[in-house]
Formats: sequence, structure tokens, C-alpha cells
Amino acid sequence: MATMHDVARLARVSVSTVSYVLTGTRPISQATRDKVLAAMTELGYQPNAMARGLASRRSRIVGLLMPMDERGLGATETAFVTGAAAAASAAGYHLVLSPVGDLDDLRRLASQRMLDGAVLMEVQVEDERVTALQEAAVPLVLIGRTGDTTGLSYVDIDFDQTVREAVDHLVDLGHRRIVYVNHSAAAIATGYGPAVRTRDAFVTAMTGHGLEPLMIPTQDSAAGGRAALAAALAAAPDLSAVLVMNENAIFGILGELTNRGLAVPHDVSVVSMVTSPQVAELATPALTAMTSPGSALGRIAVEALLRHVENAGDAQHQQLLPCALEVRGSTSPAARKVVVIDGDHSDPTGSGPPGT
Amino acid sequence: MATMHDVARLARVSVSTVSYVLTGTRPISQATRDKVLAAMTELGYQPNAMARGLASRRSRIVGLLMPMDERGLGATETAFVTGAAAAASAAGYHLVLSPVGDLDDLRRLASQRMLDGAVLMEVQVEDERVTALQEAAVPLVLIGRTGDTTGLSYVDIDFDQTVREAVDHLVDLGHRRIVYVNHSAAAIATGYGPAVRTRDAFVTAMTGHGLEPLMIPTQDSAAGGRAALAAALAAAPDLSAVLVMNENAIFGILGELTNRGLAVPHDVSVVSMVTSPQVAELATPALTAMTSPGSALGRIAVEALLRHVENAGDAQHQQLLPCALEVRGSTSPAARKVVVIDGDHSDPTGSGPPGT
DNA sequence: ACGGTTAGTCGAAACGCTTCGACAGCCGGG
DNA sequence: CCCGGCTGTCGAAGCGTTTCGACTAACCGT
Repeated sequence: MATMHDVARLARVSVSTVSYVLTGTRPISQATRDKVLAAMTELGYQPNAMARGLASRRSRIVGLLMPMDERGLGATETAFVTGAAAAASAAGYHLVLSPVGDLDDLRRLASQRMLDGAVLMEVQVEDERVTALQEAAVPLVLIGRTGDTTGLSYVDIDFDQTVREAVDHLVDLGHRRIVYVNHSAAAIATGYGPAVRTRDAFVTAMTGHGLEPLMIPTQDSAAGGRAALAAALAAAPDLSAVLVMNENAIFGILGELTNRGLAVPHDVSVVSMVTSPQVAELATPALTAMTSPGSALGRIAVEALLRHVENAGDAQHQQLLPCALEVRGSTSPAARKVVVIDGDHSDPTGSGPPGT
Repeated sequence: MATMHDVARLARVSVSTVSYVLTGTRPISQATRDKVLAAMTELGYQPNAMARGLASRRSRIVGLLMPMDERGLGATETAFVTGAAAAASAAGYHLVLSPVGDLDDLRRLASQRMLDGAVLMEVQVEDERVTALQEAAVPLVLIGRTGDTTGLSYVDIDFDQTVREAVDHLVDLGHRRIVYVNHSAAAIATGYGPAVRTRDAFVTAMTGHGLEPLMIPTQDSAAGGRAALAAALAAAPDLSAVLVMNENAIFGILGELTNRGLAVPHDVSVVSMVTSPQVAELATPALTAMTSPGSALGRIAVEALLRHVENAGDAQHQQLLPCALEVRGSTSPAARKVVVIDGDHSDPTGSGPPGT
């Protein structure tokens, strides 16, 4: 391994001059620069990351901290990662993905000065990782949001607009009886952002159209999806569309529809929220979905982070990005048939018809 | 940030003594050790990773290099990662996941002495990453195998045994007409290990039972699955079971079966290869599958890697792990009905009945 | 009682880089 | 013509560890 000394000797300059060529912190004449660069290529010189990190107190590594539960990374999350990696690489940084489930491991990483900054994925409303990193004084950008975002930088999906567009799409197709299948009640109770925000947005969107917001929370699993659909049909036998915020339940929902002899989209239209094209294409028919701005989120997060890292006193960055509606085969105009199982049309949810 | 000097001063010992307490490279009396440890906790001391790395020429970081294509990480790959991370953490190493699609980025990481070693996932038969890392003299373990494995360490799935068990399961249930849906013809042509090895193993297993090995390669997509099933039914109208090595095609296959009015498992049994329980449960009915030994693969790979890192002249490690058969709802005894579309029973593949 | 180990500790020299202060030229303004 | 301020370069002092050689004091067998 060639060192800077070797380069300096070969180019007949001092070590510091070589360093200035590399970092650009001081002016260097073109002639010297050329000599140095030539020496570098001749020796195949690569700076030693550890030495550089020690001297400059900068590792040029930023972490992308993602929770790795058994479920795996969806295509959506993967897009975060690729977007983030591209942005980091473009700025000359390394992006390391740390599968920290373990808070201690995270603390170690941070306090050993191994990370210049961190992007956190899957942020919880109360997230101890955030406080841990703030204590360690590590620059931070979230993908998602905590409950209290004062002083924090984040990028997140614009759930309000996303839900509104999804509902509008269904309403435009003539659907009136729309059920929203959310994450689990437990997730909502603990304040999981996407679940809570979409719930509220759904209520707003539906009441805005003068419709009743019928919602079913359920487990993130195929079984959960089947149960949710059963519950939905029990509550609203005349439903004509389902809006789903649960990539794991969606296949259960589709399976249960088929079991009950209900065809998609003829009998029931289905829209999947915050879903990647890859997953949407897995279903038969392919799902109409709100496609998440995955790689853009990752890129923007890293760019904001690097701004924080490089000029310490940078303003916080808070930004929301909407999902894009992509119409595929799982939605169609509402069939005008009204399935009347029995004559009872009393309100199953107990919430009265909306005003406005 | 407290440094070793601070600890040494507080404990009234020399810096080197503190270091020996930390690394255990020289004997230290219990009394001194206690003083030092007390000083460390009092100061909240954390060693500086960069300084340690520079002085010891060891970063205590190992990389898990995974290709991040758009498809995302399945639950199977995620299990590799969690297994690997746990093993690394247990040994006091950090595991960084590097989404290197980019070979240059990989070269930089390696030659900047930032990685003590690397685990490579999704190894191709001819993999330039392997040669790049070997040139940089970075210790290496593969998950998967290159064509020529001499001198290389790897862990991989035992495809022979896995296929054999899957076929045996179906044959035991009375199935005779079994179609194997593989990855794409292109993947096979480029020598993609899992595709090639399972193909060969399927031929061996089927001929061993005196059965004809009928195989359909197809694209990794739902559409590919539908096409594959159509082709399979065209080639063998009387098929009663499908063995699938293609997590993306499987949903297309199931969808197409439903379209054609064929019930799983009553009319056609389905076994999915190298599939995680999570994915298997998404289908309705849940899939009988060969479950991959995901986290064990990751763990074993990292353990072997660390052995290489720590004693340079370590023997190579080559190991195969089988998948476990997990019977769920998609397989059942073959219905004795024989669907005869026409009387032609000439061999569609041209391979004659097996001997033995 | 004596050399030879061994356990326990210290000081100082790396490790390979960045960065600070200094300084020699050179230019232009007064 | 002199002075202040650039430009371009150098030497040296860190950055926070590990590790090597050296030293002391006890301890072993003889």
C-alpha cells in the first residue's frame, strides 16, 4: 500500500502539498497538482480511510439505520436504500446500512465516532433511537416522523394527499361504499405514523365527499387480510371498493374475495396504498396502487444529512412527498348493482351520516 | 469525548496499560484492571474506532455486500442479513451492508482498508466482485458459489438434497406428472447457480423415480408464472403437481391456476422452493415449501469470515445446508382422475424413460 | 545464592493522514 | 519605493490508539 509519503517523495513535494491536492483546502498551482496526480496514479495510491478519519475527525461514512424484522424489506424500502446510496456515493461518502434492532449497538456505532451522520428509517412516534443519537450528537435525518418534530429534519410521505387522491380515484369511478383496511389496531394505538395519519386522512377525505368513513384495522399478514375482508363485508355488505394500507394483508384480501366469488375489479375494486410497482404486479389482476416515491425519499434524506454534516449550523429540513396514483387492473367503475343481503340498512358503525 | 489519556490519568496508570486492559494482549493484575474499568465507566469512555483502526490496521468492520436490484430483499435474504449481523455483533465486529451494484465503490471500500473482510451474497458463476476483492486481498466468504470454487470459502444451499426432498414429497403423495418451473432460460444460460443446480437435481430425482423430468424456465414475474403454467399444461395436460423455484412467478402460477378453474391443492399440488414462511403464508392456501436456512447461512458465513480475518492462514470453509420441507395447504394426495385430453402419450421432451 | 522465567507496568514510537503557522515571492496602491 | 495582502509551499504538531522494547520484582529450580 502506497502512502502519502511515497506520493510526496515521487512528486518531489511535501506531504502536506499532497494532502492539499486531495482535499482542496488550500490553493495549489496547476503544475504541482499535475505532478502529484501523476505520482498517485503511478503508485495506485488510495488514501487510508482510518488515518484520514482520525486526523480529520470525519469518517465520511453515514449510516442508514433500518429495522430488520423478519418480514424483510419490501421493494419500497429497498428503493429508499438505493436512492440513499446513490446520493451518498455521489458526494464521496460511504453509506452503510446498519440493521440495528439493538439500541446498544447503535450507541456504540455513534459514540465511537464511526458515523458522521445517520438516516433513520421506520421511525416510531416515540423513537428511542432518535434520542440516543441526539445524545451522541450525531447529525440526523428521519424517513418518517416522530410525534414531536421540533428541531428534527425529516422527509416523509404526504399521507394526506395520497389518501385523498386514492379516495378521489374511487369516487370518480362511482364508488360510494369504500372500506379502508389499515394496519393493526395495536399499531394505531402505539401511534405508528402511517397508520394514524392515513386513518385521519381517510376520514377527512370521505366526509369531504359526504361519504361514511368505514375502517378496519388488521394484522399485517394474509390471515389478517382475510379477516379484515370478512369484517368489512359484515359491516358493509354493499361495499364496492377497498382501500388497503397493508402490503402483507393485501394478498389475504384478494384471496378471500376470490373465495367468496367476488371478482376484482368487477365486483370489488381494490387500491393498494404506498406500494411498489413490483408488488402491485404480483397480483392478478395487477393492482391499482399509490406508488411511493421511494428512491427520491432516500436521496433527499441523504442530501439533507450531508448538508448538516458539512455545515454544522444548517437549518432543519422538513419535507413531504406524495405517492403517485398508478392505475392498473384492480379498479373499474362501480357496478350499479346493489347487493342487498337483507333489508336492514341501519348504520353498522354507529356513526351517523356525515354533514357538510 | 474522553480519551485513553483521560482514563489513564484518572486511574493513575499509563496509556498502554489501559490499552492492555481493553485488548487483553498482555497480562494485567486484577487490581489495576479494576481501577481502569472504574475510570472508564466514570468517564463514559468509548474507544475511538478510527484511532484504533489506524493503529491496529484492523477496522473491526466486515461488509455484507448485497446486490440491491429493484425487486427488493425477500424475507430469505433478510434472514441472511440478520443472521450475519448477529454473528458479527457477538464477535465484537460491526457488520455494514453495502449495496454495491457499483464495482468501483466496492474497490474503494476494499482498498481504503475500511473492511476487514466481506461476505458476498447472490454470487454469480463468473463474479467480478470476487476477483476484485481477491486482488485487494480482502478475506472473503461467499453465500452461493462461483463456478470455480478452488481456494474460496462459501456456504450455499444444498440444492440436490432440497430438490430430492421436494420431489419425494410429491411422489409419496402419489404424484407422477410433476412439472418444474425454474428461473428464466437466460438465467440458466448464464449459469446462475441455483437455476442450473436445481435443474440437474430435478432431472436426477425424477429419473430416479422412473418419471419424466418436465421443466419450464420462465421470467421472474407474475406474467412469467402465468406463461409457465400455460406452457406446462400444454406440454402435460395431465400434470398433477408443480414444483416452483421462482418466488416471483409463483403468484402468477397460482393466479393462472385459479383462472383455469384448477383448485390448489385438489386439482394441482404446488411446492415452492427456497421460500420463506412469510411468503408461503401470503398465498391462499398457504404454500407447502422448502424453507431456506436463511439466518444460519448468514451466521455461518460470518463466523467463517472472522476465522479468516483473525488467523490469516485459515483453511477454506465450504459447506452446504439443505432446505427444510414445511408442509402447508398447497399439497395433497394426487386425485386419481386421469385427465386425458387426447390419446397421444408420446414423450414431449424426447428424453426416454430412465433406466437404473 | 544465582541465573532464568514470568507477571505486570511503563514510555515512546509508530499508524497515515490533516491542519496550523510560517515564509518566500509577487502584485498593486499609495 | 514601501507596505499589506495574496498565492503557493513547507515542516511539524497533532489525532487516539496499538505495540514494541525495556524494566522491576517476584519466583522457580538447582
